[in-house]
Amino acid sequence: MKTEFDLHSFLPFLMHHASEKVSFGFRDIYRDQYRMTRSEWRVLATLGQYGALTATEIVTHTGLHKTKVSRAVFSIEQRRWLKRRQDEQDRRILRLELTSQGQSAFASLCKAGIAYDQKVRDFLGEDDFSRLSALLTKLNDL
Amino acid sequence: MKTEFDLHSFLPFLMHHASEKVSFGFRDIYRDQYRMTRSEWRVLATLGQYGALTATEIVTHTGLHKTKVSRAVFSIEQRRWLKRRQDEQDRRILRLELTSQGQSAFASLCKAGIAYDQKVRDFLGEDDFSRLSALLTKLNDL
DNA sequence: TTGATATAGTTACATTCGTAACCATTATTT
DNA sequence: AAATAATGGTTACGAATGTAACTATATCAA
Repeated sequence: MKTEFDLHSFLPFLMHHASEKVSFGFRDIYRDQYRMTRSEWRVLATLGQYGALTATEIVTHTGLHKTKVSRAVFSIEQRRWLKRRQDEQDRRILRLELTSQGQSAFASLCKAGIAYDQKVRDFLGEDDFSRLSALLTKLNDL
Repeated sequence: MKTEFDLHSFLPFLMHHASEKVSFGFRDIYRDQYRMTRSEWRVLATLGQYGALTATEIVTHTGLHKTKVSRAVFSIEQRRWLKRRQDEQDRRILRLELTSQGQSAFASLCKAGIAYDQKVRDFLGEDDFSRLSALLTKLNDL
């Protein structure tokens, strides 16, 4: 069958592949060292970076589905890495905050993250790396 | 907590977001029009593009997990879009081939794919689009 | 030739996921 | 104030996933 379509140069396919390649390199770290899922890592990172947040705020920061956030929060709480505190004004809301154990786990993964970032940066070269970042950011407005 | 780490500029995060953005735009098409999953779409596209293949060949072309291919093949077969034919020399092997219905579905999705590609191309501009493709391709060797 | 190893593909099982329904609480309308 | 709607968050359920075990066939080695 003759066609001008080629899966391997189709952007959704290319993007997904590259994304997995890049993501899995780092996933191996949080998965093997801490038995964490991607959702858990993102929730941890967001709380680590912004301090106390509500689940809804984490959703907007990470783009994760709210059930994923709910489940990730639960499991991170299980390991005593975060505590929930009910908001006084609005009792629907739970303020989430890392414990000191959570903060050290975050700090350790941050270091690993920065190292991994540097590895990719070295591979691509500084110019291509920032070009790529810029292009990916631009795609957010697609 | 002060840190030089920022999730939103972390490449695995950026990549994953952009990838979903780009992928979902097209997924809506094969999902809504044909109730297909991504695995099914990829298998269809690969068979459409290369003609008869074995499941293992589809795995190498698509990077899909072999159980995904197995299941996708099964469900595509259910809709009579492909037929299996046992290889005479090696009876472990099943040659997979699209039926004419499968080929028209593929043709239709190709058209949609090309249109979608054009849409992204227009959004990014031709230069950025090819720059991006090149960078993503480069990442395969990470 | 027979026993061990490898390969093609499927299936069982446990886990993860997204949709939708759900509870509890707060805000809005009448 | 009572009824209704909206919001924060969790849960039930079905579908999709990955790992590992499995069947069947083929290859290799002794």
